[in-house]
Amino acid sequence: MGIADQLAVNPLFEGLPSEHHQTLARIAMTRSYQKGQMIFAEGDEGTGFYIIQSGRIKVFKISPEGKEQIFHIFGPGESFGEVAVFTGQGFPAFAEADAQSSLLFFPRQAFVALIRKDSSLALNMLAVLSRRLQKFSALIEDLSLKEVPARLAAHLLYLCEKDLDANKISLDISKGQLASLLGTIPETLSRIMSRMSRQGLIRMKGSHITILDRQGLKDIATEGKKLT
Amino acid sequence: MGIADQLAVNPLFEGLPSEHHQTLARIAMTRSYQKGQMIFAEGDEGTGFYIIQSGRIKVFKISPEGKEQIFHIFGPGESFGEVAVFTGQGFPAFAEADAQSSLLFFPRQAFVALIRKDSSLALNMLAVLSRRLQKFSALIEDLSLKEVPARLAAHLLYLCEKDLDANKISLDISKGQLASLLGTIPETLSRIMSRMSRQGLIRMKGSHITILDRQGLKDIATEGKKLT
DNA sequence: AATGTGCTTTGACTTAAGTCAAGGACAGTT
DNA sequence: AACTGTCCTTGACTTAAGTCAAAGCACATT
Repeated sequence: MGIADQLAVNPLFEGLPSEHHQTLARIAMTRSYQKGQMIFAEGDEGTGFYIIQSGRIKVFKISPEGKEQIFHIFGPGESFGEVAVFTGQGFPAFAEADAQSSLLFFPRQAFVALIRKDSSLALNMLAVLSRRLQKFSALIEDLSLKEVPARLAAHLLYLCEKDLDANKISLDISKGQLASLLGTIPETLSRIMSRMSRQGLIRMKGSHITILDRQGLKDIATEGKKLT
Repeated sequence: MGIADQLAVNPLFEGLPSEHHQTLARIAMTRSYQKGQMIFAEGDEGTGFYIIQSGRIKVFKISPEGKEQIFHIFGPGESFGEVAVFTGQGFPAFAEADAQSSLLFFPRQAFVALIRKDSSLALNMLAVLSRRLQKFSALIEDLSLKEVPARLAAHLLYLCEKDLDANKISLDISKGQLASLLGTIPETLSRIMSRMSRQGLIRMKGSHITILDRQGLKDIATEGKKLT
């Protein structure tokens, strides 16, 4: 499948006339990254943004003490780094390949020129950024208003909806990374997961989790219900 | 000054041809709110967005236990509620007038139609949302990676840069609200402020704060330096 | 099968920050 | 000046979650 065809099914570009997909394919550059390789650092000049063809990208920040907060883990079809394109300032976070990844890079100037010409593209981009803003709102809400068990419960329910695989979840990231995504540390996550197991809310087998009591998790996620 | 002239100096609309300012002025509706009056609730359908003419608007979320996290306090010239316009979903948070306020309301359909026609408007909107995303990133970073003294120190330095009034800050919001903005509670904020006073970092007199040791605050805000 | 390396779990302890409850301070009103 | 309500501060206590350290597992490699 050519690049233009990939772009045609991307939320950012869907609904655009296909000659625009051609144009976009022409300005895009393919870049490959090894697992662990850095794509950009916080503060780097935002010369363009990326779409993931394959692999997985982690966007995060680091505290002076070295603790990391993962903002998002992006997979194929998703884009990142757009913010810097429109603010004209540097990237606001770090991005690193979490697995061998292949990315499409869209240089800033060329992309802005295209957006100027095609307002549908602009509206798609507005939708993507707005949705991200919503996600961030949810994360802020969770971090400041909820405790770790609630965040974990919400995340598990989210995963299981996404995979819609009945009640079985298989984590595709390490538990350490999940901890960072939830704004906590591995030890705390581990303890809370075993509490949940003990209470019969979930069953855990390595990276395989089964949800046993969906309502119980919901109560912890949304009501102020406590985990004993 | 007419509405069109106000719009011309707004970051969202600057650089647009003045006939567009006229059009925008025509689709905008003026709405007034009393202090404490709700503008929209989380989940309400996003039928449009707002620009503040005068007054102050608080955007926030509430936990099941009633604790509130303020996301942002917006003042004259700033806009809010845009996200729902582009996601098509409901508003992701609550908005309430923090003082008697006069707002301009832009209905969704009319505004999207306009954006479709004028790509400069789209780019301005992208810039506004991108900057908000950056702010949110910073807030997430603070909430998960820093403790309250660091957040407070950073906020004080930010206020004093904004007002650029040497080292004097006068809080225009209550300390309770500041606490919520920093993701904590009034008691904790109060204790930390008095610790900062005792250490000679700031002087406090009601809602008047003087920064005595800028470097000391910076160390607490960015380095992992502790407040004894 | 044995070794090693990198997760994950568990335990004992510390600490930041929240809760609850009681006073103070202050501004506006009568 | 006394009153009232609101906001702010302080103290004693509780608790969630982080730190440090030691096993335990699991998987890949030799």
